[in-house]
Amino acid sequence: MEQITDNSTKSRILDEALVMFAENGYKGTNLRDLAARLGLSKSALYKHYESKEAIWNALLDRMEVYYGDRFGSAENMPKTPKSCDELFHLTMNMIDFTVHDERIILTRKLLLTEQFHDERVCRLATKHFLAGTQRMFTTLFRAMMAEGIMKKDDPEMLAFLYTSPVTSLIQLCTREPERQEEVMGQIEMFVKYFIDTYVEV
Amino acid sequence: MEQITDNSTKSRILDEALVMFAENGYKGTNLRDLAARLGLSKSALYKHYESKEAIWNALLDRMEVYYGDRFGSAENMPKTPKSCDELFHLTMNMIDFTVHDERIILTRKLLLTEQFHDERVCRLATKHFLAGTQRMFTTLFRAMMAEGIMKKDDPEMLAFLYTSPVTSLIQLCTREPERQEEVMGQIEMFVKYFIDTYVEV
DNA sequence: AATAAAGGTGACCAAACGGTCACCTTTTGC
DNA sequence: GCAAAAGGTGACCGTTTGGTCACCTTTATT
Repeated sequence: MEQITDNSTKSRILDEALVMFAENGYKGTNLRDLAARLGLSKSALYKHYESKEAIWNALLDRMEVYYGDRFGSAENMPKTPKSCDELFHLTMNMIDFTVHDERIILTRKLLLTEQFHDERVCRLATKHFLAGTQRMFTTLFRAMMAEGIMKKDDPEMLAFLYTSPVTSLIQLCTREPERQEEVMGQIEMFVKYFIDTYVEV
Repeated sequence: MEQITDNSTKSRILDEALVMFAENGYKGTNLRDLAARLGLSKSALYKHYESKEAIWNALLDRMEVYYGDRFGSAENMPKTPKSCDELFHLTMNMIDFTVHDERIILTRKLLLTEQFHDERVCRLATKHFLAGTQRMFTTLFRAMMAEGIMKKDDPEMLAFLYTSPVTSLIQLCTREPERQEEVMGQIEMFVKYFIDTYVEV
Protein backbone atom coordinates (compact mmCIF):
# COMPACT_ATOMS: atom_id res chain seq x y z
CA MET A 1 0.00 0.00 0.00
CA GLU A 2 2.52 2.56 1.17
CA GLN A 3 4.64 1.55 -1.76
CA ILE A 4 2.68 3.11 -4.60
CA THR A 5 4.03 6.63 -4.91
CA ASP A 6 7.15 5.79 -2.96
CA ASN A 7 7.99 2.88 -5.14
CA SER A 8 7.46 4.81 -8.31
CA THR A 9 9.93 7.56 -7.43
CA LYS A 10 12.22 5.16 -5.67
CA SER A 11 12.44 2.91 -8.70
CA ARG A 12 12.60 5.84 -11.12
CA ILE A 13 15.72 6.89 -9.24
CA LEU A 14 17.19 3.45 -9.78
CA ASP A 15 16.24 3.51 -13.47
CA GLU A 16 18.07 6.75 -14.00
CA ALA A 17 20.93 5.68 -11.74
CA LEU A 18 21.46 2.65 -13.95
CA VAL A 19 21.77 4.89 -16.99
CA MET A 20 24.23 7.23 -15.33
CA PHE A 21 26.31 4.62 -13.53
CA ALA A 22 26.53 2.60 -16.75
CA GLU A 23 27.49 5.61 -18.83
CA ASN A 24 29.84 7.41 -16.45
CA GLY A 25 30.77 4.87 -13.80
CA TYR A 26 30.17 5.14 -10.06
CA LYS A 27 32.72 7.86 -9.47
CA GLY A 28 31.71 9.70 -12.61
CA THR A 29 28.08 9.97 -11.56
CA ASN A 30 26.97 12.92 -9.44
CA LEU A 31 23.73 13.28 -7.57
CA ARG A 32 22.95 16.75 -8.83
CA ASP A 33 22.70 15.57 -12.44
CA LEU A 34 20.84 12.45 -11.38
CA ALA A 35 18.26 14.54 -9.53
CA ALA A 36 18.01 17.04 -12.39
CA ARG A 37 17.29 14.29 -14.90
CA LEU A 38 14.41 13.19 -12.73
CA GLY A 39 13.13 16.71 -12.35
CA LEU A 40 13.98 16.66 -8.66
CA SER A 41 16.25 18.59 -6.40
CA LYS A 42 19.25 16.79 -5.04
CA SER A 43 18.00 16.81 -1.48
CA ALA A 44 14.84 15.00 -2.56
CA LEU A 45 16.96 11.96 -3.35
CA TYR A 46 17.85 11.73 0.31
CA LYS A 47 14.18 11.21 1.19
CA HIS A 48 14.42 7.88 -0.61
CA TYR A 49 18.02 6.79 -0.16
CA GLU A 50 20.39 7.78 2.57
CA SER A 51 23.48 8.15 0.38
CA LYS A 52 24.96 7.68 -3.06
CA GLU A 53 26.23 4.31 -1.96
CA ALA A 54 22.74 3.32 -0.82
CA ILE A 55 21.42 4.04 -4.33
CA TRP A 56 24.24 1.97 -5.77
CA ASN A 57 23.51 -0.93 -3.43
CA ALA A 58 19.79 -0.80 -4.10
CA LEU A 59 20.50 -0.93 -7.82
CA LEU A 60 22.71 -3.97 -7.37
CA ASP A 61 20.02 -5.59 -5.21
CA ARG A 62 17.55 -5.17 -8.03
CA MET A 63 20.03 -6.54 -10.56
CA GLU A 64 20.71 -9.57 -8.42
CA VAL A 65 17.00 -10.31 -8.16
CA TYR A 66 16.65 -9.95 -11.91
CA TYR A 67 19.55 -12.28 -12.64
CA GLY A 68 18.41 -14.73 -10.02
CA ASP A 69 15.11 -14.94 -11.88
CA ARG A 70 16.63 -15.23 -15.31
CA PHE A 71 19.59 -17.56 -14.93
CA GLY A 72 19.51 -18.99 -11.46
CA SER A 73 16.34 -21.01 -11.38
CA ALA A 74 15.49 -24.10 -13.37
CA GLU A 75 11.96 -22.79 -14.06
CA ASN A 76 13.07 -20.17 -16.55
CA MET A 77 14.70 -22.69 -18.86
CA PRO A 78 13.53 -22.46 -22.46
CA LYS A 79 11.96 -25.56 -23.96
CA THR A 80 14.46 -28.03 -25.34
CA PRO A 81 14.81 -27.45 -29.11
CA LYS A 82 13.62 -30.37 -31.21
CA SER A 83 15.85 -29.67 -34.20
CA CYS A 84 18.88 -27.76 -35.37
CA ASP A 85 16.61 -25.12 -36.77
CA GLU A 86 14.87 -24.66 -33.47
CA LEU A 87 18.19 -24.33 -31.68
CA PHE A 88 19.29 -21.78 -34.23
CA HIS A 89 16.21 -19.65 -33.76
CA LEU A 90 16.20 -19.98 -30.01
CA THR A 91 19.81 -18.82 -29.90
CA MET A 92 19.38 -15.94 -32.31
CA ASN A 93 16.29 -14.70 -30.49
CA MET A 94 18.12 -14.67 -27.19
CA ILE A 95 21.05 -12.82 -28.72
CA ASP A 96 18.78 -10.33 -30.47
CA PHE A 97 17.10 -9.54 -27.19
CA THR A 98 20.36 -9.23 -25.32
CA VAL A 99 21.87 -6.95 -27.95
CA HIS A 100 18.89 -4.62 -28.34
CA ASP A 101 17.26 -4.36 -24.92
CA GLU A 102 18.29 -0.99 -23.49
CA ARG A 103 18.26 -2.15 -19.90
CA ILE A 104 20.48 -5.14 -20.57
CA ILE A 105 22.90 -3.05 -22.61
CA LEU A 106 23.25 -0.64 -19.70
CA THR A 107 23.64 -3.49 -17.25
CA ARG A 108 26.37 -4.99 -19.37
CA LYS A 109 28.21 -1.67 -19.51
CA LEU A 110 27.94 -1.27 -15.75
CA LEU A 111 29.24 -4.77 -15.12
CA LEU A 112 32.21 -4.20 -17.38
CA THR A 113 33.20 -0.81 -16.05
CA GLU A 114 32.73 -1.56 -12.35
CA GLN A 115 33.76 -5.22 -12.16
CA PHE A 116 37.04 -4.39 -10.42
CA HIS A 117 35.64 -1.87 -7.96
CA ASP A 118 32.81 -3.82 -6.33
CA GLU A 119 32.69 -7.40 -5.17
CA ARG A 120 29.05 -7.92 -6.03
CA VAL A 121 29.53 -6.55 -9.52
CA CYS A 122 32.46 -8.91 -9.87
CA ARG A 123 30.28 -11.91 -9.02
CA LEU A 124 27.46 -10.72 -11.25
CA ALA A 125 29.85 -10.18 -14.14
CA THR A 126 31.04 -13.77 -14.04
CA LYS A 127 27.45 -14.93 -13.84
CA HIS A 128 26.39 -12.74 -16.75
CA PHE A 129 29.33 -13.20 -19.09
CA LEU A 130 30.21 -16.79 -18.38
CA ALA A 131 28.56 -19.08 -15.85
CA GLY A 132 24.91 -18.13 -16.44
CA THR A 133 24.54 -18.83 -20.13
CA GLN A 134 27.04 -21.65 -20.09
CA ARG A 135 25.04 -23.45 -17.43
CA MET A 136 21.84 -22.99 -19.34
CA PHE A 137 23.21 -24.35 -22.59
CA THR A 138 24.88 -27.23 -20.77
CA THR A 139 21.44 -28.34 -19.61
CA LEU A 140 19.97 -27.76 -23.05
CA PHE A 141 22.71 -29.70 -24.85
CA ARG A 142 22.52 -32.56 -22.38
CA ALA A 143 18.81 -32.89 -23.05
CA MET A 144 19.32 -32.68 -26.81
CA MET A 145 21.99 -35.36 -26.69
CA ALA A 146 19.72 -37.62 -24.65
CA GLU A 147 16.99 -37.18 -27.24
CA GLY A 148 19.38 -37.90 -30.09
CA ILE A 149 19.04 -34.46 -31.69
CA MET A 150 22.68 -33.66 -31.03
CA LYS A 151 25.90 -35.63 -31.39
CA LYS A 152 27.12 -37.07 -28.11
CA ASP A 153 30.01 -35.07 -26.66
CA ASP A 154 30.94 -33.22 -23.46
CA PRO A 155 27.92 -30.93 -23.01
CA GLU A 156 29.71 -28.58 -20.66
CA MET A 157 32.63 -28.08 -23.00
CA LEU A 158 30.34 -27.56 -25.97
CA ALA A 159 28.24 -25.06 -24.05
CA PHE A 160 31.39 -23.13 -23.24
CA LEU A 161 32.55 -23.32 -26.84
CA TYR A 162 29.13 -22.09 -27.97
CA THR A 163 28.48 -19.28 -25.51
CA SER A 164 31.83 -17.63 -24.90
CA PRO A 165 32.52 -16.58 -28.51
CA VAL A 166 29.02 -15.15 -28.69
CA THR A 167 29.59 -13.26 -25.46
CA SER A 168 32.77 -11.79 -26.94
CA LEU A 169 30.90 -10.55 -29.98
CA ILE A 170 28.06 -9.16 -27.91
CA GLN A 171 30.61 -7.20 -25.91
CA LEU A 172 31.97 -5.89 -29.19
CA CYS A 173 28.45 -4.84 -30.16
CA THR A 174 28.11 -3.01 -26.86
CA ARG A 175 31.45 -1.30 -27.28
CA GLU A 176 31.01 -0.31 -30.91
CA PRO A 177 27.27 -0.12 -31.57
CA GLU A 178 27.87 1.38 -35.01
CA ARG A 179 29.24 -2.01 -36.08
CA GLN A 180 26.15 -3.83 -34.86
CA GLU A 181 24.96 -5.04 -38.23
CA GLU A 182 28.34 -6.39 -39.25
CA VAL A 183 28.83 -8.11 -35.90
CA MET A 184 25.35 -9.65 -35.90
CA GLY A 185 26.33 -11.18 -39.22
CA GLN A 186 29.45 -12.67 -37.67
CA ILE A 187 27.40 -14.04 -34.79
CA GLU A 188 24.99 -15.71 -37.20
CA MET A 189 27.89 -17.22 -39.14
CA PHE A 190 29.43 -18.57 -35.98
CA VAL A 191 26.17 -20.03 -34.67
CA LYS A 192 25.56 -21.76 -38.00
CA TYR A 193 29.10 -23.10 -38.08
CA PHE A 194 28.77 -24.46 -34.57
CA ILE A 195 25.44 -26.14 -35.23
CA ASP A 196 26.72 -27.66 -38.46
CA THR A 197 29.76 -29.03 -36.70
CA TYR A 198 28.45 -30.17 -33.34
CA VAL A 199 24.70 -30.60 -33.54
CA GLU A 200 23.79 -31.88 -37.00
CA VAL A 201 23.47 -35.64 -36.67
CA MET B 1 70.37 13.96 -24.59
CA GLU B 2 67.95 16.18 -22.73
CA GLN B 3 65.73 13.16 -22.32
CA ILE B 4 67.69 11.28 -19.70
CA THR B 5 66.42 12.58 -16.38
CA ASP B 6 63.29 14.00 -17.92
CA ASN B 7 62.34 10.78 -19.55
CA SER B 8 62.85 8.81 -16.40
CA THR B 9 60.48 10.89 -14.29
CA LYS B 10 58.16 11.39 -17.20
CA SER B 11 57.84 7.66 -17.78
CA ARG B 12 57.70 6.89 -14.05
CA ILE B 13 54.64 9.10 -13.95
CA LEU B 14 53.07 7.05 -16.73
CA ASP B 15 53.96 3.81 -14.96
CA GLU B 16 52.21 4.88 -11.80
CA ALA B 17 49.35 6.45 -13.76
CA LEU B 18 48.72 3.09 -15.41
CA VAL B 19 48.42 1.46 -12.00
CA MET B 20 46.04 4.06 -10.65
CA PHE B 21 43.93 4.49 -13.78
CA ALA B 22 43.60 0.72 -14.06
CA GLU B 23 42.68 0.29 -10.41
CA ASN B 24 40.43 3.30 -9.89
CA GLY B 25 39.47 4.47 -13.36
CA TYR B 26 40.14 7.87 -14.89
CA LYS B 27 37.66 9.74 -12.71
CA GLY B 28 38.69 7.81 -9.62
CA THR B 29 42.33 8.78 -9.95
CA ASN B 30 43.55 12.00 -8.34
CA LEU B 31 46.82 13.72 -8.96
CA ARG B 32 47.72 14.20 -5.29
CA ASP B 33 47.85 10.44 -4.67
CA LEU B 34 49.64 9.90 -7.94
CA ALA B 35 52.31 12.44 -7.00
CA ALA B 36 52.59 11.07 -3.47
CA ARG B 37 53.20 7.55 -4.74
CA LEU B 38 56.09 8.89 -6.79
CA GLY B 39 57.47 10.83 -3.83
CA LEU B 40 56.67 14.08 -5.59
CA SER B 41 54.48 17.03 -4.89
CA LYS B 42 51.45 17.46 -7.07
CA SER B 43 52.74 20.62 -8.72
CA ALA B 44 55.84 18.75 -9.89
CA LEU B 45 53.61 16.69 -12.19
CA TYR B 46 52.78 19.85 -14.06
CA LYS B 47 56.42 20.30 -14.99
CA HIS B 48 56.07 17.16 -17.12
CA TYR B 49 52.45 17.15 -18.23
CA GLU B 50 50.14 20.07 -18.58
CA SER B 51 47.04 18.38 -17.20
CA LYS B 52 45.50 15.13 -15.99
CA GLU B 53 44.14 14.57 -19.46
CA ALA B 54 47.62 15.04 -20.92
CA ILE B 55 48.91 12.23 -18.67
CA TRP B 56 46.01 10.06 -19.79
CA ASN B 57 46.71 10.76 -23.45
CA ALA B 58 50.44 10.15 -23.08
CA LEU B 59 49.65 6.81 -21.44
CA LEU B 60 47.38 5.84 -24.31
CA ASP B 61 50.04 6.93 -26.79
CA ARG B 62 52.48 4.58 -25.13
CA MET B 63 49.94 1.75 -25.14
CA GLU B 64 49.22 2.25 -28.79
CA VAL B 65 52.89 2.04 -29.64
CA TYR B 66 53.21 -1.12 -27.56
CA TYR B 67 50.24 -2.79 -29.22
CA GLY B 68 51.34 -1.65 -32.63
CA ASP B 69 54.62 -3.45 -32.01
CA ARG B 70 53.07 -6.59 -30.63
CA PHE B 71 50.06 -7.29 -32.83
CA GLY B 72 50.17 -4.92 -35.71
CA SER B 73 53.26 -5.88 -37.58
CA ALA B 74 54.00 -9.12 -39.37
CA GLU B 75 57.56 -9.21 -37.96
CA ASN B 76 56.46 -10.15 -34.46
CA MET B 77 54.74 -13.33 -35.57
CA PRO B 78 55.85 -16.45 -33.67
CA LYS B 79 57.31 -19.27 -35.71
CA THR B 80 54.73 -21.58 -37.20
CA PRO B 81 54.32 -24.61 -34.91
CA LYS B 82 55.42 -27.88 -36.52
CA SER B 83 53.18 -30.14 -34.45
CA CYS B 84 50.16 -30.19 -32.17
CA ASP B 85 52.47 -30.24 -29.22
CA GLU B 86 54.29 -27.16 -30.40
CA LEU B 87 51.01 -25.33 -30.92
CA PHE B 88 49.93 -26.35 -27.44
CA HIS B 89 53.08 -25.02 -25.84
CA LEU B 90 53.13 -21.85 -27.89
CA THR B 91 49.56 -21.13 -26.87
CA MET B 92 50.04 -21.92 -23.20
CA ASN B 93 53.17 -19.79 -23.01
CA MET B 94 51.40 -16.83 -24.51
CA ILE B 95 48.49 -17.23 -22.12
CA ASP B 96 50.79 -17.65 -19.13
CA PHE B 97 52.56 -14.43 -20.01
CA THR B 98 49.33 -12.55 -20.56
CA VAL B 99 47.85 -13.78 -17.29
CA HIS B 100 50.86 -13.09 -15.08
CA ASP B 101 52.55 -9.99 -16.49
CA GLU B 102 51.63 -7.13 -14.19
CA ARG B 103 51.70 -4.50 -16.90
CA ILE B 104 49.40 -6.45 -19.19
CA ILE B 105 47.00 -7.19 -16.36
CA LEU B 106 46.75 -3.49 -15.60
CA THR B 107 46.33 -2.65 -19.26
CA ARG B 108 43.52 -5.17 -19.53
CA LYS B 109 41.77 -3.68 -16.52
CA LEU B 110 42.11 -0.20 -17.93
CA LEU B 111 40.73 -1.24 -21.30
CA LEU B 112 37.75 -2.91 -19.70
CA THR B 113 36.86 -0.13 -17.31
CA GLU B 114 37.35 2.77 -19.71
CA GLN B 115 36.24 1.27 -23.01
CA PHE B 116 33.00 3.27 -23.03
CA HIS B 117 34.49 6.57 -21.97
CA ASP B 118 37.29 7.05 -24.49
CA GLU B 119 37.34 6.41 -28.21
CA ARG B 120 40.96 5.31 -28.32
CA VAL B 121 40.47 2.88 -25.47
CA CYS B 122 37.47 1.52 -27.34
CA ARG B 123 39.57 0.82 -30.42
CA LEU B 124 42.41 -0.65 -28.39
CA ALA B 125 39.99 -2.91 -26.52
CA THR B 126 38.71 -4.47 -29.72
CA LYS B 127 42.26 -4.94 -30.89
CA HIS B 128 43.35 -6.50 -27.61
CA PHE B 129 40.36 -8.70 -26.87
CA LEU B 130 39.39 -9.75 -30.36
CA ALA B 131 41.02 -8.65 -33.57
CA GLY B 132 44.68 -8.81 -32.53
CA THR B 133 44.97 -12.40 -31.40
CA GLN B 134 42.42 -13.64 -33.90
CA ARG B 135 44.40 -12.17 -36.75
CA MET B 136 47.59 -13.72 -35.48
CA PHE B 137 46.13 -17.20 -35.15
CA THR B 138 44.43 -16.92 -38.51
CA THR B 139 47.84 -16.50 -40.09
CA LEU B 140 49.26 -19.30 -37.98
CA PHE B 141 46.45 -21.72 -38.79
CA ARG B 142 46.60 -20.91 -42.47
CA ALA B 143 50.31 -21.75 -42.49
CA MET B 144 49.74 -24.96 -40.53
CA MET B 145 46.99 -26.05 -42.91
CA ALA B 146 49.22 -25.39 -45.89
CA GLU B 147 51.93 -27.53 -44.33
CA GLY B 148 49.47 -30.32 -43.58
CA ILE B 149 49.87 -30.11 -39.80
CA MET B 150 46.27 -29.05 -39.37
CA LYS B 151 43.01 -30.22 -40.90
CA LYS B 152 41.81 -27.97 -43.70
CA ASP B 153 39.00 -25.68 -42.57
CA ASP B 154 38.19 -21.97 -42.44
CA PRO B 155 41.26 -20.57 -40.67
CA GLU B 156 39.56 -17.32 -39.69
CA MET B 157 36.61 -19.08 -38.09
CA LEU B 158 38.87 -21.51 -36.28
CA ALA B 159 41.06 -18.69 -34.99
CA PHE B 160 37.98 -16.99 -33.64
CA LEU B 161 36.77 -20.24 -32.10
CA TYR B 162 40.19 -20.72 -30.52
CA THR B 163 40.96 -17.27 -29.21
CA SER B 164 37.66 -15.87 -28.00
CA PRO B 165 36.95 -18.54 -25.36
CA VAL B 166 40.48 -18.11 -24.07
CA THR B 167 40.00 -14.36 -23.92
CA SER B 168 36.84 -14.90 -21.88
CA LEU B 169 38.70 -17.05 -19.39
CA ILE B 170 41.61 -14.62 -19.17
CA GLN B 171 39.13 -11.89 -18.35
CA LEU B 172 37.75 -14.13 -15.63
CA CYS B 173 41.29 -14.57 -14.29
CA THR B 174 41.72 -10.81 -14.23
CA ARG B 175 38.41 -10.29 -12.48
CA GLU B 176 38.82 -13.06 -9.90
CA PRO B 177 42.56 -13.64 -9.47
CA GLU B 178 41.92 -15.96 -6.51
CA ARG B 179 40.47 -18.46 -8.98
CA GLN B 180 43.52 -18.29 -11.22
CA GLU B 181 44.64 -21.87 -10.72
CA GLU B 182 41.21 -23.32 -11.38
CA VAL B 183 40.72 -21.17 -14.46
CA MET B 184 44.16 -21.97 -15.86
CA GLY B 185 43.11 -25.62 -15.65
CA GLN B 186 39.98 -24.85 -17.64
CA ILE B 187 42.03 -23.01 -20.23
CA GLU B 188 44.35 -25.98 -20.61
CA MET B 189 41.40 -28.34 -20.98
CA PHE B 190 39.86 -26.15 -23.63
CA VAL B 191 43.09 -25.76 -25.58
CA LYS B 192 43.63 -29.52 -25.55
CA TYR B 193 40.04 -30.13 -26.63
CA PHE B 194 40.40 -27.69 -29.49
CA ILE B 195 43.67 -29.14 -30.71
CA ASP B 196 42.29 -32.67 -30.51
CA THR B 197 39.24 -31.70 -32.49
CA TYR B 198 40.55 -29.30 -35.08
CA VAL B 199 44.28 -29.76 -35.44
CA GLU B 200 45.13 -33.43 -34.94
CA VAL B 201 45.34 -34.95 -38.42
C1' DA C 1 81.87 32.29 -12.38
C1' DA C 2 77.56 33.66 -14.34
C1' DT C 3 73.38 32.50 -16.37
C1' DA C 4 69.50 30.12 -17.62
C1' DA C 5 66.97 26.25 -18.03
C1' DA C 6 64.85 22.16 -15.77
C1' DG C 7 62.99 20.06 -11.77
C1' DG C 8 60.72 20.53 -7.47
C1' DT C 9 57.88 22.77 -3.40
C1' DG C 10 53.93 24.57 -0.55
C1' DA C 11 50.42 27.79 -0.33
C1' DC C 12 46.56 28.99 -2.65
C1' DC C 13 42.15 29.12 -5.78
C1' DA C 14 37.67 28.15 -7.82
C1' DA C 15 34.68 24.57 -8.88
C1' DA C 16 32.37 20.36 -7.91
C1' DC C 17 31.26 16.95 -4.88
C1' DG C 18 28.31 14.26 -1.15
C1' DG C 19 25.66 15.38 2.51
C1' DT C 20 22.64 18.22 6.01
C1' DC C 21 19.16 21.30 7.57
C1' DA C 22 15.12 24.19 8.33
C1' DC C 23 11.23 24.88 5.97
C1' DC C 24 7.25 24.22 2.82
C1' DT C 25 3.45 21.27 0.45
C1' DT C 26 0.88 17.36 -0.50
C1' DT C 27 -1.10 12.67 0.94
C1' DT C 28 -2.78 9.76 4.01
C1' DG C 29 -4.93 7.55 8.17
C1' DC C 30 -8.04 8.15 11.84
C1' DG D 1 -11.27 17.95 9.65
C1' DC D 2 -6.92 17.40 11.39
C1' DA D 3 -2.52 15.70 12.72
C1' DA D 4 1.25 13.32 11.06
C1' DA D 5 3.82 11.28 7.88
C1' DA D 6 5.89 11.46 3.24
C1' DG D 7 7.69 14.07 -0.49
C1' DG D 8 10.05 18.06 -2.06
C1' DT D 9 13.02 22.62 -1.94
C1' DG D 10 17.05 25.88 -1.67
C1' DA D 11 20.61 27.50 1.03
C1' DC D 12 24.51 25.96 3.15
C1' DC D 13 28.80 23.11 4.78
C1' DG D 14 33.19 20.65 4.71
C1' DT D 15 36.04 18.12 1.71
C1' DT D 16 38.27 16.95 -2.41
C1' DT D 17 39.48 17.98 -6.90
C1' DG D 18 42.36 19.85 -11.00
C1' DG D 19 45.09 23.60 -11.70
C1' DT D 20 48.18 27.96 -10.76
C1' DC D 21 51.79 30.73 -8.85
C1' DA D 22 55.87 32.66 -6.70
C1' DC D 23 59.79 30.83 -5.05
C1' DC D 24 63.70 27.63 -4.30
C1' DT D 25 67.43 24.18 -5.85
C1' DT D 26 69.92 21.55 -8.90
C1' DT D 27 72.03 20.84 -13.36
C1' DA D 28 73.96 22.36 -17.87
C1' DT D 29 75.88 25.80 -20.98
C1' DT D 30 79.05 29.35 -22.29
